[in-house]
Amino acid sequence: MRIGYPCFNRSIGCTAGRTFRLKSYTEERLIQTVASNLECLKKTLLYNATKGILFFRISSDLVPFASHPVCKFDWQSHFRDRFSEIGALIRAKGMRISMHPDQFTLINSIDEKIFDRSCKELLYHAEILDLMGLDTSAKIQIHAGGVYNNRDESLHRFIKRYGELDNAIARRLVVENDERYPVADCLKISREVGLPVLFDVFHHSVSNKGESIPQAFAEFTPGWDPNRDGLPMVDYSSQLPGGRPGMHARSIDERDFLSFLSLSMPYDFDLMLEIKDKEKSALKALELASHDPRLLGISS
DNA sequence: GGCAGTCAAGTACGC
DNA sequence: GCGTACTTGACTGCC
Repeated sequence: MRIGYPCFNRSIGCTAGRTFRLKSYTEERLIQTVASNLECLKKTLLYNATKGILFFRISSDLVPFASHPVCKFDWQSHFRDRFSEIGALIRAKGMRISMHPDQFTLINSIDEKIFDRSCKELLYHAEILDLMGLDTSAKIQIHAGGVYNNRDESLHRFIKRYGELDNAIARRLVVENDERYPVADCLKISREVGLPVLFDVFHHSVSNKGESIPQAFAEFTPGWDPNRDGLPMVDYSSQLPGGRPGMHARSIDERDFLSFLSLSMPYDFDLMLEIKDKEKSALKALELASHDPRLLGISS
């Protein structure tokens, strides 16, 4: 088990996902921003390595507007060496990487144009991981998409569209359960086309078909091929106390976390903490899990 | 320098 | 059909 946090480190004074407004797009600005983002990404990964945080989600804003028509710049070639250097660092430290395009990326959209734009966005994500020389255990997670007044049809459109994806994307894609498509629906997709399900514990607590945590683990973990996909990935958060249902906690809820560790036994997986205070909770989680045999398995 | 409105992209829902 | 909430941090214009 590796433990990690998404996108931003709050304590090192830089952000690996700085962006700017479309209106202020210039090639110079893009180059400058990407250079600074890559520098910060390296700094973040080095911080993580020294703290034993071995799982990290890279921000989709690493290269702003990469899939937008405004971007004609060959950032891939320009930053090839920097990407390769960061990839070498990730491999040397035994780290795991994920990426998560945001809500606008929908492969099951009824609108072909949205599907096309989503493909470009997904390709951009895959290119980053490819440029870093990471194997197919580095994943890109998306949701199943919209319902469009017909769940079955929309679920099948996902399946059909998955078959049309470039292999550079398909080999890295995983589907994550959410409020619209709970884990049972994602498993239907998974069994049909063979892409793994990334289990989101918090979404599952909000939307499910009655499966317990152990049942859910028993069902989604076999979809991850150890040689092709690596360990299963799991997103974890807990409810913000007093907040609207579905809002993420600001810091880790120790009791809930320990209970989750116990409920998820004996399955091994990599755990992403989607909690507002980021690395702070990741460090706390490492401490709380310090006697967990799964964590010792990696760090020893 | 600080605050508040706005931001590339979509869906769902209420009116 | 249109406006708004969803969710989020950061950019940007305005004072």
